[in-house]
Parts: sequence; structure tokens; C-alpha cells
Amino acid sequence: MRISKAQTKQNKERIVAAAAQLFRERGFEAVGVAELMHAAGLTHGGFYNHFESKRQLEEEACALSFGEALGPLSRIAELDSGRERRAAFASYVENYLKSREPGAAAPRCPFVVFGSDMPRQDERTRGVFGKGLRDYLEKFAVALRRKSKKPDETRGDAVFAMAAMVGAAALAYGVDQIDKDLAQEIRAVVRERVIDEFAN
Amino acid sequence: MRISKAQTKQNKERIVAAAAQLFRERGFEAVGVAELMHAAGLTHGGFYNHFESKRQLEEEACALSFGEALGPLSRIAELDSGRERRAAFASYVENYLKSREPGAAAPRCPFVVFGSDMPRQDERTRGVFGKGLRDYLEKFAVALRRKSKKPDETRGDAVFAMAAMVGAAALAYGVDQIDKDLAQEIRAVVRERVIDEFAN
DNA sequence: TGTACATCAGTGAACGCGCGTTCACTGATGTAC
DNA sequence: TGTACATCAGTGAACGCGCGTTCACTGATGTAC
Repeated sequence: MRISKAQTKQNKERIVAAAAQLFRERGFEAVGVAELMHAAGLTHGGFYNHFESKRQLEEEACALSFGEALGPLSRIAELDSGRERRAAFASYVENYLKSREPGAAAPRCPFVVFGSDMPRQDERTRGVFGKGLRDYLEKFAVALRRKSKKPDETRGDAVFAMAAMVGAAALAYGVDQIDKDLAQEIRAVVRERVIDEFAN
Repeated sequence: MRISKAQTKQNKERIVAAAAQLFRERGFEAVGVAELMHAAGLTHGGFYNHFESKRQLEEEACALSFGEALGPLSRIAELDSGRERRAAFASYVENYLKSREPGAAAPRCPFVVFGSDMPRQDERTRGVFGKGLRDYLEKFAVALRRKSKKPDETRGDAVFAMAAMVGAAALAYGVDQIDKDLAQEIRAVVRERVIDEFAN
């Protein structure tokens, strides 16, 4: 049965949204086209009415994930008062490295999840990752700017803080199921140090 | 044709060694049993004479990788002089975050590569990861110990430095093919800050 | 030490399952008059 | 506005390929006498 244009557009958006979430939970390879379509309330046969291939969906899902990740950071960067920015940044770090529920397949940081797969992705998807990371670091630096620091020092702060957060998230996720205490310790240490060093 | 016991043992070791390298280069799923056996100079049919399943090989390859990763760090931890330890640690960080050749599928840090896949691995493999990380952090802390610092502060230093290094490696690897300058910048920033903060 | 037989690592064809992709078909939407 | 036809998103069966796994077979090793 033919579907209205509005409905069609909405269906595609639901597919990409479902893909962004599932890919972030389990990675590209572990989520199949049929499961994705089902998660969007459709059947697998119609997939190729919307996308040329699964890889193209991977690209669009990446782009959506990075866009969503950038939003909250942009809002911090836009705050005028330095005090407010630092308070908001502290909350951001708290949330990024808060302890996860045991069984919860929480939507994860796209940089952590997608990074490992980039070498085997299409050039276009890699471009999306690169742009996502550049934009993210840029906003990160703006969020961390201080009158007392030079711009390139702030840039370094952003790179270093982000690396520490991403590394902590990656390591903690790896041991979360087998050694919850260690996962918590890693998150707590990096959370406190990043906040101490860059939000106070 | 039957093979001597010594030869059999050596063949198995070659399979595990090849797997450790290939898995670190491309991840578990992207490397097939046939390719692995071929890399070890054998044909795929004999695989199950050595392993119950591909997953069991994944576990053994993980264990080998973590063992190999621990060695150099242990050697640093064993140095008596603090000055020597810090110099050796600085070299270690330099090497860990040195720029990679463009096409080189360099053997990567097992924590970066395997972490993402742990939630979908066997409990035993997750155990290997957990033990690998605990041992690694322990040696890391010993390598960083200083008379002027309390043990739990040193522990925090180890967790934080390792998170930053792992995060930098993960991010840099993700953008290495698409934006080499950004990858280099991330490695350089974290390399210098980790060395400044913990090796000086 | 030499001989006869059992063992078992290695080989390569084949199996079976899952997954990405294709296809014929359906029927409501969109369009032309 | 109403009617007739073309379009095309959605459906579910089917295809084909790759990969993990199995299997019958080989022949040198290991062992028993």
C-alpha cells in the first residue's frame, strides 16, 4: 500500500533514529537490517526504498548521533558567564561518566562506540566521524574558555579532557559486566579530576 | 598426516599469536577462522583440533595480548631509581602515542580494540579483559610511584593517565585515515601532558 | 632395535545458518483530466 | 469536485554469499610387543 509523503519521511526518520540508538548500544555489525526495521515498526523488505545500502544508513545514523552529542555541549558553550559555563560543564561531565545501571544497554558516546569501526567504514562515514570530532572539540574548547588562558592552551585542555573522558568511558564499559567496582572507580577518578582541573 | 607433539604445540601457539595480532588490527568479527589459520600457515579444517570454538580462540588471543602489553610496563615498575622510572615511563608514553604510518595496520592497544566488544563476549573472555585491566593499572601505579605521593593518589594518577592515553589512542585511530592532522594533534597533546604531569 | 598397529593433526569439501539484498506483488496515495 | 490511472512505500518470500563448523580421509607419529 502506498504511504503518504509525510508518513514516508517520518518512517525514514524513525529508521535512522532507531539505528542511531541500536548502533550506539551494540555497534554496526551486531545489529541487522531486519532488527532495525522492526525497531522502527516496519518490515525489512522496505529498507531499500530509503537507503542504498546498510552502510549508507550507518553513515546517516552516525551523523544523527554526532549531532545529538553536540547539542548539549553547544548550549554550555553559549553561556555568557564563566561561572555558569563551568557549573554546566561539571554537570555535563557528571552525566557523561555517571554510573550505569547493570543491565542497561545505555545509549553510549558515539566517539567511543564508532571509533573502533572507522578504519573499515566507507570514506563518507569516516568523514562524518571526522567532522563530528572536529565540531565536538571546537565546542568543547569554547565551553572551557577562560580569560586567564590563551586560546591554544584551552584547545589543549579540550583535547586532553575529552581524551580522558572517552578513555574512561571505553575502559569502564569494557569491564562493567565483570568488575563493576573497577568500572566505577575509573569513572569516579576521571570525573573528579576533569571537574577539578577544568571546571573549578 | 600426523604431526609431532612439539610441532602441534608450536602450531597452536602460532595460531594464537596470529589471532592476537589480527584481532588487534581489525577486531574479532572482521577476521575469519580461515584467514587466521592461513596466517598461521595452516588450513581452516584443523582449527577445531586446537580450539572448541572461535570464541575460545578469542579468549586465548586476548590473554596473550594483555600479557604482551603488561611486559614493558612491568619492566618500568621494577626499576629502582625514581629518575629512571620516570624516564622509562616517558619513553613508554612516547611509543604508545607515537604517530602511526598511514597504511600501517599497526598492532593496537588491546584495551582500545577489545573494550567495545566485551559486552558481547563470553564471560570467560570478559574475565580475561578484567584481569588484564586490573593487572595493567596495578603496574601502572607502581611505575608512577613517588616518595612525595600517597599510594591512593598514585592509583588515581594511574587511572587518569591510562584513561587519557586510551582515549587519545581511540580517537586518533578513528580519524587517522580521514584527518591525519587532527589525529596527530590529539596524540601530541595527550603525550605531552601525560609526560609533563606524571614523568617530570 | 625392529615391526605392526593405533592415533590424531592436518586437509579440503561440504553443511547450515544468518544476514544483506532482491523481487513480485499489494493497495493507498498522488496526479491528470 | 469526481473519476481513472500511475506511482511507489510496504510486505514477506527468496536468493546468494560468507563464515563458523563438521566430516571423511590421509599419512606421519607414537606406542605396544
